[in-house]
Amino acid sequence: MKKQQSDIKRDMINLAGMGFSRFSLSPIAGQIYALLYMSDGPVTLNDMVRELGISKGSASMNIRALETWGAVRKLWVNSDRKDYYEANPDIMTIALKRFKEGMVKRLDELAPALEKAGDSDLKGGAAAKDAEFYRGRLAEIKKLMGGIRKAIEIIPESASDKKFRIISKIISVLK
Amino acid sequence: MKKQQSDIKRDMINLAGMGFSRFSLSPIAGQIYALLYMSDGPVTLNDMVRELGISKGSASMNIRALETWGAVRKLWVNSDRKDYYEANPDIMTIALKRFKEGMVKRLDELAPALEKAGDSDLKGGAAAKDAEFYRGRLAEIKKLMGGIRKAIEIIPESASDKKFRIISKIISVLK
DNA sequence: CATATCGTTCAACTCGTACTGAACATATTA
DNA sequence: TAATATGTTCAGTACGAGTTGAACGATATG
Repeated sequence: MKKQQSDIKRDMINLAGMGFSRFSLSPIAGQIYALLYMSDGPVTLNDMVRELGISKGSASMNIRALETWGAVRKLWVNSDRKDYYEANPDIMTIALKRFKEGMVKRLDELAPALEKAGDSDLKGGAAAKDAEFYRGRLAEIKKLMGGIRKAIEIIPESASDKKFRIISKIISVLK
Repeated sequence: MKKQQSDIKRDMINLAGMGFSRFSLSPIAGQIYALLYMSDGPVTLNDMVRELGISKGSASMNIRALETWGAVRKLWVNSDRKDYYEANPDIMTIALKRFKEGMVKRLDELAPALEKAGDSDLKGGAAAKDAEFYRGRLAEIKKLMGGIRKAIEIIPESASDKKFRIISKIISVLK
């Protein structure tokens, strides 16, 4: 009997929190985003604290993370001192951008270590047989990394990107 | 001066450990896989313990995880009681399969909660205006989930899959 | 049968990440 | 100027995931 319209909102907030944590992201960021996404108007930091039962510090840090991802926007309402936020409803673009950036960042972090492994090859202090095997494996890995990097670069950064539409079309055909 | 052939191997092991942890996977699993990948013959559990300086428990648990991923194979050497392992060198197939399975699993976990959110909509205890807004947002999310699910299904499960070659070709053209 | 070897299991511990709560700086209001 | 309101920062803490180490069962070996 207590169940009312706020059920959907609350369900979505729980879903987002769950979903975010499933993807190794802060569940609170997910809850905040869902709260804004399910609110038909600007939301303040204190609204988040009250409605989600989280600390002000957490709200502040997570909302700024969402802001840097382009998932939420800050609004100017009247000339209120409060910060008002609204959700960027284009989830697909947000997700694509974040996925792509995350992959590129991780690959870039690994690249130097891979180069270094390649360098130590030159000394060839090992038995010639082993050295050859190592070189082969190393070459395989480098080729693989190159391929992955190219594939990542193809990922469109937005759902309105021309690439996105082409790929969507291809997918619907392949299916 | 201490640096020798084993440098490449050790560098690769460190790289894999780093790489795995960057992708929220057990770094030890990465190290073990790299050890096998850089070994031109069967490797035992104790080899892993000795060469990587890890506990037997960890070696046992991680090698079985790698086995279930299809990243590693168990061998029968003579009729030795020891378990011998070798790496499946087809990293692309392993990664594709795991990525795809991981995505499907996570989506499946979220689906019931999404359905539940949809159900509570029926009550419509809220102001009609709000209810309409909620319904719209909910519909967007469901559409999004459907699209993502389809995209995931397109991912080939192996590098020798026909789909993989088609998509590779497409990528090289799009670039 | 005693001893050694091998792999598994699981409770305790470690470590990193994320959240909290209070102190703080800044800006508004009376 | 005092009192209130707002958002940030950061040290402390809680929590979860991964690792360890010891105990164990099972299987060989002497």
